[in-house]
Amino acid sequence: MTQTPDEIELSSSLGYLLKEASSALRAAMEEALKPLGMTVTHYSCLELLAQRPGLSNSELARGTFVTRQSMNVLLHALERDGYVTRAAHASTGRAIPTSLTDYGRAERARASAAVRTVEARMTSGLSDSERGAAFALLSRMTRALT
Amino acid sequence: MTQTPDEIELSSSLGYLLKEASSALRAAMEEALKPLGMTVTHYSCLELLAQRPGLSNSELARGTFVTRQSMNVLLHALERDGYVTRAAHASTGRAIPTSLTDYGRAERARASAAVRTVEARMTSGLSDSERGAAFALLSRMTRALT
DNA sequence: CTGATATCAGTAACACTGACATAC
DNA sequence: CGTATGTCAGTGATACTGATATCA
Repeated sequence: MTQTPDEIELSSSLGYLLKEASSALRAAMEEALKPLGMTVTHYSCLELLAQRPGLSNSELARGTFVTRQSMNVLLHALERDGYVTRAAHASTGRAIPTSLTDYGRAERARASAAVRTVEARMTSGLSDSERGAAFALLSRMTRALT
Repeated sequence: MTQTPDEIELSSSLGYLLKEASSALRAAMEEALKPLGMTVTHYSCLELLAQRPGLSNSELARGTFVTRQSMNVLLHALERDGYVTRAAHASTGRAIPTSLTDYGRAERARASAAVRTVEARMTSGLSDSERGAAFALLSRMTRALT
């Protein structure tokens, strides 16, 4: 053993915990979304469009942490399956605004509900004030990272 | 628009925030680990082995949220590349205990350092007590999910 | 027999990099 | 010209499901 207990203790303080939380959450979300035939990126895109209608392909890519090429593939699939509509032509530049269809909005609502069950499970042991604190801290931490 | 502002507000309360945090963190970690030629799952496995030496393939799979088949592939790659060693035969049952090599321990330390820079960036705007609160809350939330 | 494990094999979904055209 | 965007094409790494064998 060249590794001292202190070094291990230090490294496992937050770095691994963050990773574990991230993986656990992603796995739980994937499981919750699977019955709806949706992936996390899929859901992520719909949620982003619900909050900010009219986003372009590149903007959606940045918002979901994938390349614009990957988002392009997803977006065409979403359009083909009736989740979203895209303007025929860009009004200015090359950016084509995208919007949810009624079907897309309904599916987003179903997916949100599924994700909320994960959230409920995750925060089941927390008081209301703790929930609020978690929300605020998580929000600040995410903002600091992007 | 069939979507009322209230519904959007509600849905974006924590469900999407959690997903965003998860994605942002994962992306940041991947970027930090890339120069080391490591993926998040890769690192995850090394970290888990550092904390709990002797875990079997199936136990590692559960701890990193992948199937044991996927972990099997990764584990053989890690063994081939000198990160870990596995006992030639199982002492009991079929479970083969896995341990980090000196090289594996050194690489894990480098990876941990890289992840700590992400953590530092993420918590740069937080006070010490807030950091502690974030750690405690995150820990409880993760535990509730697994 | 049942359950857990390891592992081989095949597949499939996914996101990536590269390249090119277009628009400001 | 430089930058941002959309899109096509190819590739690669990843994890998955299915199946088989071993062992308590």
